[in-house]
Formats: sequence, C-alpha cells, structure tokens
Amino acid sequence: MTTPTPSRALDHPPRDAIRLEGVLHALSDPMRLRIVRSLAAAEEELSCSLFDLPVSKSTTTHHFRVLRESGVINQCYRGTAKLNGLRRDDLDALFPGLLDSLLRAAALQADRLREG
Amino acid sequence: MTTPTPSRALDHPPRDAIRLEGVLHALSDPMRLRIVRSLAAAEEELSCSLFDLPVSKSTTTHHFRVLRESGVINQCYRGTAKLNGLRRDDLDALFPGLLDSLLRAAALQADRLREG
DNA sequence: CCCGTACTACGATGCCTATCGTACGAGCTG
DNA sequence: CAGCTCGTACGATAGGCATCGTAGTACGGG
Repeated sequence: MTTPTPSRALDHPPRDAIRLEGVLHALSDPMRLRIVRSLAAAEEELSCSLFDLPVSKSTTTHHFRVLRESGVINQCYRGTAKLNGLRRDDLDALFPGLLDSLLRAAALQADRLREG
Repeated sequence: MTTPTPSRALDHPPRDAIRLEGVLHALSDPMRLRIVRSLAAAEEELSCSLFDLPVSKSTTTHHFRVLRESGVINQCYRGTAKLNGLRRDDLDALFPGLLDSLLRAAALQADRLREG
C-alpha cells in the first residue's frame, strides 16, 4: 500500500464551509461540549472508546459525527480505533479567540456548578 | 402608581441560572444570532418592531422569548412596545470575553460570506 | 370610547434530533 | 480461521423546535 492506514475515508467540511451557527449548535449539547473539553485538555488525539459518556455507543457515535460534520473535530481511523482531534487551526483561523473563550467559559461553569 | 410602567412582568433567569449550553443553543439559530448582533451594535434597547426579520411576527416573538429564557437578553414593556437589551453584565461576569468573541466571529463570518 | 399598533397565545405542521437496541463490518491477535 | 474489540448502520421512538395563521390582549391616542 502507498497509504499508511487510511482504511475508510471520512467526510470533513473544508474550512470555508464551517459555519458559526453549526459550531454553536454542535457545542450546545452537554455530551458534545464534554467531548470537546476532553479533546482540548488532551494534547493528542483520542479514540472514541476513551470517552466514558453516560449514553449508549450508538449515541456516542452520533455525537462524534455531529462534531465532525460541523467542523469542530477531525477523525481518522487507526486500525479499529477512530482518533479524534480538535480542528484548532481551522477554528482559530475562522473565529479567532472563540474556541479558547468557549473552553474557558465551559471550565468556569463547570467549577461554578461543582462547587455551588 | 408607585411603579413607572411595569405592566406585565416577564420572567428572566437569574444570573446563576444561565447555562452556557443554553446560550450556545440560543445563538445557534441564524435569526437569533442576527437579533443579538443588532442589539450589540445598537447602544440602546431596541423594540421588537425595529427588527425586519424574514419570518412572521409569531416566529419573531418566539425567537425573542428563547433569547430571554436562555439569559441572553432582557426584555421589558414600555407601553405597547417591548424593549430588548443584551445582558452584557451577566454574560461577561459568567463567561468573560465570550460574548465579544462570538460577536467578532459572527462579524467575520458575515464579511467572509458577503464578499466570498 | 373606539381604533390602531404592538405583541401574545394557541393550535397545527413538518422537520430535526437525542436516545436506544440490535445486527453488522473492519481490523487485530492468537 | 476464530474470536474479540471498536465502531457503524438502521429502524424506532419520543420529544423539541422553527414556522405559520388566526384570534386575542394591552396600551396609547384621538
């Protein structure tokens, strides 16, 4: 093979097709916001199975797809695993500072709700 | 009367009840994002009737209610008019820098899409 | 007191979506 | 090959939501 291990291809929207409304919609779901926070905390790509979400596997797959199709994350197969990473470069280029503000807001709210 | 012109009361979530997910959901709709951008541009409160949205009046009412109930705007009656204003103080206190990042992102995207 | 303006309430409709379970495919590992 | 793990596809379901039209309420002005 000429290609390393691309296996099945996954459709990602090009940078120009990413829409703010779509990104906000993707992040307005608690599960997806949680996923994105974990991805931002980890400095490497994470496989879907590392996330222990309180929903079924089907639903988890659904949420990752929404995040990919809205342009928030990129996904690639690596063997049987599927690696997920934030599209930081694209998001920062389109919406400078937004991702960091969102992550900071999410962290502040998590602290606030945890401590009361 | 002791009160100026409160007329009918409108329920607003207190600052502590505002949730990031709710704010993002509210802003993920193109009509509502448009409303919020207009409110941010105007330095005063605007009545609903000043917005010329491509939807019916019923739908406009619906969008303003979603914005109010998510904590993004405050509304008060003034005669027959209903004045709308961003809850900047509350949002900035809860999520520092987020509102400005969102407005900037929306402006950049609007420019990008307009000029192509 | 009547009318016009501004907004609302309500019901209907059609679409979107979060969730699940089950059955399946793709790739490693023995 | 056999079996395991990871993730997908599909169908079902229930609830949410953006939209509309119509009918109605609240308020200010003549």
